[in-house]
Amino acid sequence: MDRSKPKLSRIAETLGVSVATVSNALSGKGRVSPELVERIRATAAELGYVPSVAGRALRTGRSGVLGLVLPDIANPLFPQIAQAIEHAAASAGYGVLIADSRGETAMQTEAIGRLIERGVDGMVVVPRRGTRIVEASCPVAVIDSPSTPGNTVAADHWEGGRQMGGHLRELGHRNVLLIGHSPASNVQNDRIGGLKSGLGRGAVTETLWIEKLEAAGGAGCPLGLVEKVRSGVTAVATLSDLIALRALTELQGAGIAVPQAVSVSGFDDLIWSSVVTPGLTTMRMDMETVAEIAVAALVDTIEAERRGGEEQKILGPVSAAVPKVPMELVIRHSTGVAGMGLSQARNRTEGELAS
Amino acid sequence: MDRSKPKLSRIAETLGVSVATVSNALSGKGRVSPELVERIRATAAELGYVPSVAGRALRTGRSGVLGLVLPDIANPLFPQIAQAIEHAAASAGYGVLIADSRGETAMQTEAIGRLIERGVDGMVVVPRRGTRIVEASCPVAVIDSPSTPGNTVAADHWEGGRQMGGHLRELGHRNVLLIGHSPASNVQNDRIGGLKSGLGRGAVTETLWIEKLEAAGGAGCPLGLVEKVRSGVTAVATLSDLIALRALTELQGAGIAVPQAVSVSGFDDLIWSSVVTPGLTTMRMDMETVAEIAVAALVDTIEAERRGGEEQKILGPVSAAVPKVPMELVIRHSTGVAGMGLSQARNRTEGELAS
DNA sequence: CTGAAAGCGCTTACAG
DNA sequence: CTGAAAGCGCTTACAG
Repeated sequence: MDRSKPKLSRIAETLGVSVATVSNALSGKGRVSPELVERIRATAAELGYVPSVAGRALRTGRSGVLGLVLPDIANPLFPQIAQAIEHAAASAGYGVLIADSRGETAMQTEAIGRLIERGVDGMVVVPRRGTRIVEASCPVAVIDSPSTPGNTVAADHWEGGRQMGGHLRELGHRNVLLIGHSPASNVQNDRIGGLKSGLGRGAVTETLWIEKLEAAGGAGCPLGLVEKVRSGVTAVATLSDLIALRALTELQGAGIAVPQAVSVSGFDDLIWSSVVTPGLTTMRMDMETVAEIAVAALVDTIEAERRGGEEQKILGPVSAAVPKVPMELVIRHSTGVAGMGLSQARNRTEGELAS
Repeated sequence: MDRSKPKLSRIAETLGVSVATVSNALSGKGRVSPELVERIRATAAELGYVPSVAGRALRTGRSGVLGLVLPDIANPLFPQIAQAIEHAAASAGYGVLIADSRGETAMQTEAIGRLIERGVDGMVVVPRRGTRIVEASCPVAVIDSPSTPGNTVAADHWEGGRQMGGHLRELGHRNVLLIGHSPASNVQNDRIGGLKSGLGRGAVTETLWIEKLEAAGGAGCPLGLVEKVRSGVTAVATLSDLIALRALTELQGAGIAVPQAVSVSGFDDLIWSSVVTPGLTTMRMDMETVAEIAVAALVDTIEAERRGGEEQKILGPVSAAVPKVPMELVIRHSTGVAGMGLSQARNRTEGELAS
């Protein structure tokens, strides 16, 4: 009994038909009689036939694999991105090859090169400031702030900021401290812009950039939040849950009650946001949708290339008309301004937190 | 001018030699004269030759790709694992295809199937309780607690627990609360066993399982740590940084000073452990080494299969003699028992925290 | 040291 | 509706 991996020709021999017919039957392409299709399907299943991707790839020129290029897998947002892309790609029948540049811009080019060598049909790139993607000889979808020109798909970070700002304004916050990591980030600038807009004219804001604080105070230095709160800040709106966590524990560690004395909010709904006390109010981006759009655009371009030959080669896969994917406000604690005698001040904490 | 992707035959034509010679020269296999090798190398580079993985895969039967099977990408430990595996695989000349089963055990089989269809040469599996990996028709390396029998590579979780327990004992802690997620986890049981051993006979311990607490109190329910501390617990040793974070904020939120009144420790050195106040003392596993061992074992088996033919087919890649990879204690705050009048009680907090 | 030839497993016009 | 044949790009014995 032949125990080797069954191939197309074995099915053909078993049934006494040609490999062409088997191929056509299995792919549903050629006109094969329904009965034959059925018999071929049955024996293929019986033999445990698994098509050879190598054979198919060599013949068709497509690998059926998409590359996912990440500036740094250690980035806490990565799991969401990877999961969403993997899911969208698998649904579209593609595999996902990962390439990590471990935080170094220079390695990104190299990582992209590795993917090209592996014959990916297209790739999703999560860029870092300074990334150049000219070198890609395949369709590319970029996930980033829409401020970036080109073939980009992104959540609407500005609108997310505006919603968060509006939420804080409604709760009565008029003196808000904004904390971001780096002013060089388009995403963070969008969020800041939205936050200020949402808070409105009546609010006083100050912006802290961790990058700058740490340049002076060293990595992990205190953010000096206690004094800010003492001097009147009632809400700390951070641009990422990681910063929110840092702020939360710095405040709590100094004996300042959150959310009773000051409110802390973040962005991204990272895993720990729901397990800390109090749960962090945050802004979740719809990564599923972002991933679906990116993968669909890639697949469309790949298909078009296949049909259209060399014609529309390295055009970006995402048209300029791509809608910005909305974000969703996740309220885990929401506290009105304390001690200001405002009648509309509210103070409630969500009881049920997801684990 | 021909702009299409150059292949082996184009180099051969350009130089007026045979494709066999070009192939041999580029791979360094056959005996080709040094000068010819040099010329071939040069024109290959000049033409921007990139070998076709499909052609090679079809011919050799190897895809040059390893699969990484994860129970849930959302798991906070995933970035470390993925980064380490990607790095080890890339160094060995392999690509990494990811497969996520999104937390559902049933999907793991399906995910493994997708990888097989894609022709991976081997795979690294991070199992979930209940995972069966019999279905794999390629070499498999499993990353898990060494308690699991089979072809496993893992950090020495028990020893890590013992070190952490010893650390706490030296600081004078004699009444320690242990918190894990689920008693069904081998890894967690190893860590618990090590912790108890490290704390020694003189210590009183109680173990809390979050899974059980939440079955009664609902997801995200308070852990009741305040009472534990009031009744004499001086250290909370958790089995993961995620739990440590939950404990830390629950205590701080209730006005209990950490680490002055109670010490909190974790496991895994997840990203936020260094940014919270106080920084979490934790146990880091050497994922780089775990990944290197797993990938090396896989590659060895793949190579052996190639040479030895069908002989030692689906043997596990990891011999029984694999050393357990050590863990490393990361001390970010370490506080002796407060208010117990012990002369050896220490109280210091690390100043420098990595961001 | 170099080359001619076969073949990995598939798909795709094309002919019947 | 079905089949014979070519060819995707590479590597590997084998012959010279």
